[in-house]
Amino acid sequence: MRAMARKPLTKPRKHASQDRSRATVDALIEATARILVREGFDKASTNRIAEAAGVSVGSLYQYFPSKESLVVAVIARHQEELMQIARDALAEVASLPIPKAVRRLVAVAIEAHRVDPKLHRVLAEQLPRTGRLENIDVFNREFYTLFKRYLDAHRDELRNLDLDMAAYVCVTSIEALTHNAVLHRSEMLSEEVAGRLVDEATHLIVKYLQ
Amino acid sequence: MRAMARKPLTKPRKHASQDRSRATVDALIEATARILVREGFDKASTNRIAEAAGVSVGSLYQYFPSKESLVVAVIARHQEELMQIARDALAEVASLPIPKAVRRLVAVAIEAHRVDPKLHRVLAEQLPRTGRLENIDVFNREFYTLFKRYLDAHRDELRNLDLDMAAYVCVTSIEALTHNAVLHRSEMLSEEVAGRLVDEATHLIVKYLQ
Amino acid sequence: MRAMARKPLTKPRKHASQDRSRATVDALIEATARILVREGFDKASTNRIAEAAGVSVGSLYQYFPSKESLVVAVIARHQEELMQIARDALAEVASLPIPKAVRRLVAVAIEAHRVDPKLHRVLAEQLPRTGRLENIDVFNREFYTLFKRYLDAHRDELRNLDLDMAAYVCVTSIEALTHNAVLHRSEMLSEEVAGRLVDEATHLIVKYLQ
Amino acid sequence: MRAMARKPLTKPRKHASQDRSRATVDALIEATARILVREGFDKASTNRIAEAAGVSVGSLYQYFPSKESLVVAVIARHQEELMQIARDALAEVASLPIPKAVRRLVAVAIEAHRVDPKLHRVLAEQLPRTGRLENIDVFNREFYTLFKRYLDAHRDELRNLDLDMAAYVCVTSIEALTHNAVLHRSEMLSEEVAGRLVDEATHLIVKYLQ
DNA sequence: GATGAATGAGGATTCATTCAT
DNA sequence: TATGAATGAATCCTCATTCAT
Repeated sequence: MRAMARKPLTKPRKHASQDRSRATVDALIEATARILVREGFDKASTNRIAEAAGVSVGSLYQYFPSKESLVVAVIARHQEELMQIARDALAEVASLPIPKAVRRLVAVAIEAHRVDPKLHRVLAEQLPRTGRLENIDVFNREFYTLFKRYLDAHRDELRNLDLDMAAYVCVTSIEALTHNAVLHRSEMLSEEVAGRLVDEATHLIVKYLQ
Repeated sequence: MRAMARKPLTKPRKHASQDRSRATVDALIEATARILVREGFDKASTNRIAEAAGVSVGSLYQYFPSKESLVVAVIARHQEELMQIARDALAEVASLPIPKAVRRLVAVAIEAHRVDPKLHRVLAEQLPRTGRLENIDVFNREFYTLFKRYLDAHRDELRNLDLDMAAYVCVTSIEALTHNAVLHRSEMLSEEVAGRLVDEATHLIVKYLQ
Repeated sequence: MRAMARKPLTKPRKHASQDRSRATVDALIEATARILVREGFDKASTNRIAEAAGVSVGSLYQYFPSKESLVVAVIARHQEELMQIARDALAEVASLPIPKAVRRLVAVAIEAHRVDPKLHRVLAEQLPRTGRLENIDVFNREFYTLFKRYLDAHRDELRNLDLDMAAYVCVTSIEALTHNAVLHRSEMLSEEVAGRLVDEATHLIVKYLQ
Repeated sequence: MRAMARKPLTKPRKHASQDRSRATVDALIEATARILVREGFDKASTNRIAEAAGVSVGSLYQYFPSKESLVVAVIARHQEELMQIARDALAEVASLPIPKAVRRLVAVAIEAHRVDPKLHRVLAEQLPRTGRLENIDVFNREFYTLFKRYLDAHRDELRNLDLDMAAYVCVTSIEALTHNAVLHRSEMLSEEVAGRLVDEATHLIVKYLQ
């Protein structure tokens, strides 16, 4: 009982401290993302990031052992957002037939790229430098796994094919078509062209699978 | 006659000088590529590059106004190689029917990525940082234009579609499938899997176009 | 009371930090002046200055954004010293009649040039290069303004003349005569010759004004 | 006879060669002056100067052993021009009474500063850096000697004074008043103000001497 | 824990000068 | 003698990281 009585006393404190830590960490990740987007990788010095986050460089190094680890955290946060979208989308289309499902997935992929396209671009560009290429793969591979699961569940709608290969082809193509459209072909983002892009990408994948 | 006899006397000199310049420039580009591949962008300091090229930093700056310009030269050289492969391939398949042509193009794309995959990878990663994203587009767009021309010439084999969009979809997909396979999925490069990748990619594109 | 008792706890820290900063800044300015004097402008590299100041280059750039700004700080410090002498002198002679006042000002001008003649010389030589020519003018112009004010107050002792022009003529002449004597004619600094120089300069100015 | 017969044959050649040398030297000095004026000391690299002179760096070093020697040559040429003006002026006023003579000398000093004020300014600023401060003194001292000679010749018009000291006072003051007016007080160069400056400077010197 | 002053290796670039052709 | 490619020491400055307070 005593112990339990104490908890309310200490927990808040720890919470406060934990919350503060959490807040600092968040502020740092947020500041990093902001600077990366607004000023580019080369301007993103640790001192600048700390300043933008409203903490000292010392504190930055309290929470992140290196600059790289900070960038990795930004990447992780961004990818987690994307993965959540992907998971939701896959869950949503789980029982839809392939044409409908693919169309929805393509649309979602474009939407996802639009969440924070500038950050996405910077990360796509700077990510290699962190030696975390694998990271991006972690992302791709999870999506790829989920998509393969979907295909497996809809095997009867498919022609006879190797699911691994098929998932690779589909995921890679969809990613490339939407990524390039958003990042390098902004003209493709007009309502109308984007619609046609969805049509065509869907067509590409559906014809391929069936 | 005399005057002509003299020429050999002077010409070699100029040649010698020009050759020396040319050799220095080549050595620098070559050294840059080598270091980029072997040690990564961050280790590629101008002094290191000059040393690796067997010339002085001063000479480096005689021929290249900045470090970036050197990297750009490496990119340009690499892309010119790729473009040559692409041009040749398109010329070669010009009169082939779509299935054969696409299969050949996919195979060539893989080959092209294999010319110097490590360099390709580093450049793909660093290119954004040089502010020469347009460059890669220059490349992609030339290929895209050539491919559209091919499609136009084979319009009767196609379903009714917008050539611009079709070229975008095909070029982007082929590039992504081969690029990722070569750079991120080395397991796909076994003779057998590579063959299946060609099959699948070809299937993807052909079904899409027809 | 408690809160007040705490202050001593925090204040020293801040003070310590502020003092350290201040000490670093002073050491840098001092080191710059010293090197400028002993080794000349061209030897005054930022690394050398930092070393001489007993701090790292990094610290130098923490407090001065560029080499030039350091030199400017040295100039400013020196000029402030001179201006203080000038202000004091003018205040001191404010109520003296022109002959006594001018004699005193000339003597003070020589004294001022003797405060740190080597530094004065290097700065006079290098100042133009810093793009701070205006600075020296700021100095001259403040003195010129103060002197004009003196003349104005003693208008009744003067012949009829344009105060602006008169101040220009007097200030420029006194400055040149003392500056050149101290910097280029060290032989003029023997007790006796210096005395005659004061006589003559005073004569020049007094006859001119009356 | 033979030998003499040959001379006409060789001499022209030598002449040609000497003329060419002379022309190259002149072109280099001229180019240096031009770059110094237009782009400043820091932009005046030897390569740049050689290029501007239309010769190779190698040739530059054929005629000038160092960059400094080139700058010194520019200074020498400029000072010789000024000295010529000074000599002419002194000769011209030799028999004039002091007031007329001084007035003329002041006017000539202003004119002299206007010959190439920008060059004069750059040289005045950069000269110290060449370690040729003595040079400027060579100039001043020649003028000072000539002026002293004038004073000596007009001793009967003077009050009793030390000619060395008097020459120092006069030459220094005139130089400073005209130099500053031309270089730092361009507003003083309006026809009218310049006239008053001449009046005042003359007044200053004449009252001092008599 | 937080702070921010201090560190110093390292990097891009310049330029006076040399020397092979 | 002219050329201009080559040299490389030297310079200014940045930034990830540490540590005394």
